Amino acid sequence: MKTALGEFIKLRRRQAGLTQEELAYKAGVGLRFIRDMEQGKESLRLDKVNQVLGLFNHEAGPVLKINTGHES
Amino acid sequence: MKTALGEFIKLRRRQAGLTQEELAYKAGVGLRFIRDMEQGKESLRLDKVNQVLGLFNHEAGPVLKINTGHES
DNA sequence: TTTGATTATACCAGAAAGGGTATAAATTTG
DNA sequence: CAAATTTATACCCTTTCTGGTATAATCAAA
Repeated sequence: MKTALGEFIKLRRRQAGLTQEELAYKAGVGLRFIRDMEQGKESLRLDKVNQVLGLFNHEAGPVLKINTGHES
Repeated sequence: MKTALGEFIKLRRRQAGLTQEELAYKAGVGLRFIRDMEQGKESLRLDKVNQVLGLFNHEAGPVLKINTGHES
């Protein structure tokens, strides 16, 4: 699966020139967590997600859903 | 603690005239989860959070952190 | 205040996430 | 292509979240 949060982190991490391992260390989470997150795992824990987002001055918040429009 | 997600849900739920129990049922999560979320629990599971936000056409996404400015 | 409804807190059991490690696959570099 | 780095997948163990139930506290209405 592909999630907004996962894509966001993958992009920002690369822009920062970090490996998953380095990001994990900086964020204080396990390497496996970064992997799961970037790959779009849905059932992550919110506090861990926020630990990672915090490195980029972001946090998880409510955003309007895009019209996932099964375009005709 | 107070979180953006918790406050958002509490507000929207009340605007919709729903009890925590009704919201829990509609979202397909336990009542305890709604309580925890509205009270700002940090370590919720993201998929459950999204189940709830989905009822209001929202989802958890990366948002810029407000300058939590320890105002001088 | 009294009653009824809603919300908060505590305990238990089951399920699953997170971390670590090992290995495989993929990507990059020379 | 070969070597090295980075990323992906699988297994085990510990931790803890979630849901359910019960009870207390809070709030609203009469």
